[in-house]
Amino acid sequence: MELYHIILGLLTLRPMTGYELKQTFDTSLGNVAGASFGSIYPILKKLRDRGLATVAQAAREGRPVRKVYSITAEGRRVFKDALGSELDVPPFRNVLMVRFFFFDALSPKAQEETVGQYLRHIEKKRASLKALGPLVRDFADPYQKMGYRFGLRMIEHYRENTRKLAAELRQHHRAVAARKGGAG
Amino acid sequence: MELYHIILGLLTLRPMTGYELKQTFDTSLGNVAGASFGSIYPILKKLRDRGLATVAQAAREGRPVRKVYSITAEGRRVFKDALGSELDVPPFRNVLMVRFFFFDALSPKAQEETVGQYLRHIEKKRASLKALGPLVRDFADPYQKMGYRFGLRMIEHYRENTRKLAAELRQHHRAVAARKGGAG
DNA sequence: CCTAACATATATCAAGACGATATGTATCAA
DNA sequence: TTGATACATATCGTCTTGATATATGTTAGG
Repeated sequence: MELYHIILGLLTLRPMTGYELKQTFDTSLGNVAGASFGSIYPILKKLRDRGLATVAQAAREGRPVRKVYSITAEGRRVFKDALGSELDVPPFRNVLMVRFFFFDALSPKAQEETVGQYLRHIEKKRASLKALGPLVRDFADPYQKMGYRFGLRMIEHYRENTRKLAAELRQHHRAVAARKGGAG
Repeated sequence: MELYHIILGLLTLRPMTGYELKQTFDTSLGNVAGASFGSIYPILKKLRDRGLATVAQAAREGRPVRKVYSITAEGRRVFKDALGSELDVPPFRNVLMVRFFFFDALSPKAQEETVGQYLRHIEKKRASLKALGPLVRDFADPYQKMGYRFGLRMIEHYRENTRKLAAELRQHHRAVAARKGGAG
């Protein structure tokens, strides 16, 4: 499932302009998938060329033409195929772990600051996800709710594990300092 | 910290060819960061042009020239700066959650198959990470060990949470089937 | 009343990354 | 001997991001 499939998926919900698609990516789908204008507009062009979407243009004096894209029957078929297709799971990567790989070359203080930064990011993410709760409760279907709870559980574990990591790091620094103090 | 910084970081460990860098990304760093030849070779060229690395070329009859890259003093400086720089944490995204967003359009059977696929990926990832254990024990520095344990804890939680998700999904399907059975 | 910020709306460009492909030798196992 | 794997460099097409350009409508604050 590629980005253009996700865009097709959104168009199954209702006809949309490129701008509205971007908004959808930034809000309801924001915690799950993303796309920039630089991706969206070329994809919409491609979808139209391939007959997976049609466009209704509304000319408005002075302003850019508003182009509302609708999915075609062929587009729906392509989307359904993609939805049932094999998952390609991207490699599990993490910016904090990259830093830890090289942490030996960084001062303890800077190390702890880095982990602190990461933790703050997680907390922010957690807060924004939690804030979505009422919206999910009121408008999401059962599957979206399950997905949401899954995301929430994961972020809680990220938080917990990052805290544990920070504690381990501080503990290590204390131990090193003590050894140094005792020896020197 | 961008990809070229990570490559600089690897060159602080020892001089390497593009091929060896790729191997490093595929093995020790594999669970943390990745790079393709299409990225590595152009980056090495850029590093050389900017004076962050030097190259020693060994001509060998018949075979391509072997180019061993070494980091310069300036390169080390650039890397250290990057290592202490602010983290930019990429958005938390997940292919399975994308599917769940649209799951209403997919058959229960296919839904469960998708989650099963994801779980198998996680299990595989978990196994490969665990297999790295002895290597980490023998060769990793304390920070790399902490990072490793962090990754391991995360993958365990992914596994646990995905199982929980699968159970919820099955439960939902049973409930829907029962309602249908009772009404029809 | 003005003005600054924000929302609406389309589109392109440079830079970076991936995956595939090209090219070719050496080595090792079936 | 033949096929697979390791070694080794390099480019190409495609995709994505983030920045930028271009303009108008709306709304809140001074």
